[in-house]
Amino acid sequence: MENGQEKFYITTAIPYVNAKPHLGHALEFVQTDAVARYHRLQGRETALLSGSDDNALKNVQAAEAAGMDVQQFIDTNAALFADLAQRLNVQFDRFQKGSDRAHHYPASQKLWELCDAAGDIYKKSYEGLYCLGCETFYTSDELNENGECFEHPGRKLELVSEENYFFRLSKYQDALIELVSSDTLAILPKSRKNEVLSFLKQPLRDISISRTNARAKNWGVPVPGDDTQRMYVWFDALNIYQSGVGFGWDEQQYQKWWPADVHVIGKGITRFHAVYWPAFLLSAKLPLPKALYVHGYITVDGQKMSKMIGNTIDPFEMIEKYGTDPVRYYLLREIPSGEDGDFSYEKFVTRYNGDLANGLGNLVARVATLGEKISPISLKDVYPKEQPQTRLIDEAYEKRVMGFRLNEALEFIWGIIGERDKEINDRKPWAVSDEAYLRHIIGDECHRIGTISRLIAPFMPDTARKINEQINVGEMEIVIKKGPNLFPRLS
RNA sequence: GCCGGUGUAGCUUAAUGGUAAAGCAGAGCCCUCAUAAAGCUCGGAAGGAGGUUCAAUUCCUCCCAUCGGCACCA
Repeated sequence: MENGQEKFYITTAIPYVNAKPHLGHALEFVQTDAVARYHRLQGRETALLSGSDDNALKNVQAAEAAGMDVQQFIDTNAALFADLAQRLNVQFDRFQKGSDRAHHYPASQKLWELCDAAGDIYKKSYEGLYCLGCETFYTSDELNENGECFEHPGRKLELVSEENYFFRLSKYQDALIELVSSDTLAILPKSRKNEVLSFLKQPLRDISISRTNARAKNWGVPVPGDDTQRMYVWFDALNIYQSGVGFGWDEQQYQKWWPADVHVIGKGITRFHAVYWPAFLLSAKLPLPKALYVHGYITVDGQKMSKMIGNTIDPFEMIEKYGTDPVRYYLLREIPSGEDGDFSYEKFVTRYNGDLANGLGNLVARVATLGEKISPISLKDVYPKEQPQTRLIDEAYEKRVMGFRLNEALEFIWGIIGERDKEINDRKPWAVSDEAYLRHIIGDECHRIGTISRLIAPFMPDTARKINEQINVGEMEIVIKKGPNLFPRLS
């Protein structure tokens, strides 16, 4: 990845849009966007794809419960996800819907046909315990002690069998072990990779990849050549990563973007991405994604977010109240990338006041005030011109971003902010009478703030822009004009 | 039940087979360019029991606690 000619294709997971987006979606969007922006700023042509998993049975059930037409229901919810992204300043270059009949349907049917041509799809009878309330099959360990599902206690499950198409997952076991253990398909963090490998140690069973029309309620992508069955949602949902960049409908575009460089996903869907998805692609003889970044879940005050407890956090409200960049910052800094993290208003305010107001905001304010009086500063007055640390800083930063340790990247940047505050105290520019020396000191500090601004740009793009408006490090000179506080303290 | 991880200061985390580091919170000092901001100083920590070793927070065993994974919800 040393030249600027390469492309970078990254995706969020494809949420099923049976409800409004929550804070966890915001986390995933922001993490993905930060990585995408990093690569874009490195000069790579970058595409960030998201989408909506429209074909899940839960969508159909939720639409029925809401008394709405399914398409209308999912379109309404999908719009909320797109809106959340926009408010988070997350730039989706593509938003591929699973219900897109013009692009996604043919793409998924093509994938099916390729797997079929490889001899990996066959018909078999599936038998399982079916809950009429959930309209879902359950395995016995998913049930309570009475053998009933948790959603509908007191209701007996029925033993139902139906004919489905199956995919020969078992055939790809060895290939998958090799791909994952060699990092050909890299999985970060390492704990997730180990989990996948431990799953792959056990014999893989073939998986059902279709549903009868009745069970699918005539919703979803039709199975090619069999109008009695629809694709099981995972078979087509994963394929959104391909259908969004032309697979099955624009070969040139597809060739340009596929394979994906990174899929960013939540820990709950690791297996689908680390096992099923590469197996489908191997079967279809298509290139595989290069990496999976797996993030965790957000708790609220240490508890699982749940509607029952009533502790859900509405990301829209957070953004409305505190602004986009503070929310981005909290999610990226406080939640360890790749692990679970906690949200509380108390922690939010602590982070905001400590890091943003007293840290970054205050540093910019003090330098802007000191520098405004002597602006502009010619870069010739700032010596030494070369800053040997810059390279070390960039390397340390890159290592963290590339390793999907975004929280550590920010921690690292804040270490630099702390150093600058200390250095300014030591240099005492407010007491310096030698004009040339003062220009040097302030110019130097501005230059370093320019570096900080550059480093935070993927994480807080708007803040980076605002800093550059106050302290603009140009080719020839630095222009300083104090502006409003970046982050007014919260009481 | 099986497999794996984790347990370090009040809180969140770090490094390390040889004096345990940082941020936040607390106490004190100090500066005044800045958002009653910054800086400095201080106090305070290895779940329990064994073992290997000259030396264990680090490696091993067991116990306790806790978290995660274990295929048709997505």
